[in-house]
Amino acid sequence: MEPSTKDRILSSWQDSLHRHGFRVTRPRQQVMEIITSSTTALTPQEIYQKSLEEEKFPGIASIYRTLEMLEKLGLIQQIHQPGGCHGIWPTFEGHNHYLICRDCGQMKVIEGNEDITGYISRIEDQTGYRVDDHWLQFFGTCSDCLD
Amino acid sequence: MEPSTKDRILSSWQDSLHRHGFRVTRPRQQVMEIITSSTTALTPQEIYQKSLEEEKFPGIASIYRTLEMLEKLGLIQQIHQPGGCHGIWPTFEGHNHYLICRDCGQMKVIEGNEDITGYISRIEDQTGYRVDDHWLQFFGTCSDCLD
DNA sequence: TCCTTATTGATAATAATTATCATTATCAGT
DNA sequence: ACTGATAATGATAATTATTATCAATAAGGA
Repeated sequence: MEPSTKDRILSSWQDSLHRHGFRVTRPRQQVMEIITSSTTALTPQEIYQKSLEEEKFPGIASIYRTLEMLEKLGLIQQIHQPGGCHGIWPTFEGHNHYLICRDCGQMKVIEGNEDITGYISRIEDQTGYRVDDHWLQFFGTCSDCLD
Repeated sequence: MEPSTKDRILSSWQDSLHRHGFRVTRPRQQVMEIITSSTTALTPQEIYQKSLEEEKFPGIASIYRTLEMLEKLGLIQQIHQPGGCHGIWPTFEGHNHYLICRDCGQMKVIEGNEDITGYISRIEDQTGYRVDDHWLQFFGTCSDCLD
């Protein structure tokens, strides 16, 4: 049976932990499982709440420690959302743009290969800034919530 | 003498408070003054710290209350920043994009009249989402920090 | 299986935000 | 300008979120 996208991510994350000398512990696995299973960006507290549904769950401190580690490894990032603050979301290759449903929070990642270099050049000329990165997020309603 | 941009903003903010039945008090004036004078997006705590430099300063609770009011009136918004969370920034007419210096935090507002509607249409077709808003922020180095 | 030590859980400490309530000050109506 | 109704404040308690501490535990190489 083909490994699912989620399984491939989880497996690559475990490899990354090993490569960097981090142990793959039960609490860490639980946090990674929750993050990669979610269709919405979750806050640390939301991740903790979800973990409570399991038989054995991590302490809140381990949630924060795991998130800190995953972020340092570049495996997750904070996505900023309207009317609140950031939720955790996996990092993918290349530059990405994000699409968020206002109703259900469902997130979609879009490969950010759209050409806005012309726009960036004009901004640099106008302002004297040197631009090296950008965030582009779209908000709207997903097909499920449109019904 | 011509009123400065800042004075015009402050005056329109005071009008807005009056129109909505809010009183223009000293603590509120101090908070509005600090926000409109800043070249960087400030957190509530940073605004409080700046207010402490004045002879008479607001209690921390009034800072939060004022920010809540200004946000409800649509006069300010939260700008999300890399490696931290949001800072407060005035809202301007129309759709805007933001340019933030990583070094000094200096912000520039760009009229977001650049045409990305084609991009949005393609995203809607690909994903089935209906997109009604977007955030676009650029990060880089301002001309002062480039020297 | 054993041993080293990274990691955990429990909890204390810190920081940020919100709620409470008696006192103060804005401003509409004289 | 004065006055009164009450919105707003300041002080602080309560709540919530995050970080630090440290003895006990468990991952994973030998």
